[in-house]
Amino acid sequence: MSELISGKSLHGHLDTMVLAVLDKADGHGFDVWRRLESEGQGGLKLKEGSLYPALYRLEKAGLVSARWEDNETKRRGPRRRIYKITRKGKRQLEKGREEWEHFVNVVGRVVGAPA
Amino acid sequence: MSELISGKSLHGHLDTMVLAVLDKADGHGFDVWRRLESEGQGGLKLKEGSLYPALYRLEKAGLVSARWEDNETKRRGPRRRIYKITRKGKRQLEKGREEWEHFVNVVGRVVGAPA
DNA sequence: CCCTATTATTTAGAAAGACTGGGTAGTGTG
DNA sequence: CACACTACCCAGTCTTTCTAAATAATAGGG
Repeated sequence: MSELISGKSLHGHLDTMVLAVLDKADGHGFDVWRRLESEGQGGLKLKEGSLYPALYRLEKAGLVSARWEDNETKRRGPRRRIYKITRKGKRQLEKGREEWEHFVNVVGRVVGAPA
Repeated sequence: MSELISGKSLHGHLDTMVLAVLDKADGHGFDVWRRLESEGQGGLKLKEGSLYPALYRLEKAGLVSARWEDNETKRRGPRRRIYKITRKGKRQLEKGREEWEHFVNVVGRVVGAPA
């Protein structure tokens, strides 16, 4: 009966999650969104309105690069923007993973076990 | 070399941490602050300007109750406001702990291990 | 050939939570 | 009496996410 993860509790960890997803393979925004949802095994509830700004943020910070895909293949929809993690992004991802571990340890220690 | 936990990454988990601390023993704001810092074993960096609003939030939500301490004992400083977790707060703490577990599982799965 | 469903991107505005950087107050100690 | 120490309080700001759309492009059905 756990609530879906969204909003406040996600704060600041989304960027690392996006980098982790893009580290496995390049992808466009919608793709990243679907992969986040599937890797989160349904426990993650993310809005496009949160994801795209996150991608812009990462691009602006030089952690991912982006290019427009040539729409040669026959498919529906507008041109897609393909994101790729940069070397700087990979370093940040490592740092983000360390921060995540640290965060889990410290907060977990305070929150503690149920009685 | 982990960064101290503060700001964005804390978002939404502070309330549960405060409830967890108050579940062990009642305490005034400054006390809660010191106990958070000590239980976080130096890994936590929290400002009073963040803690007190959190306490008001919890009080307003009926998760903690507060009373002014009679300043009988000889000590320095102004009157202290003693916070105590309520029954509703205890239920919320349990829920918060479940949410924390869930959060760690889901985000951890996405963030994954360093290669 | 239009209409709709699907895929994908974009954005404006609001809300929430924590931060910065102070200030106020009371009392023991030198 | 000045000062350090303890404790509390607050205004304004920043960042991140959410809400709630609009827009774009095309395949496929009728």
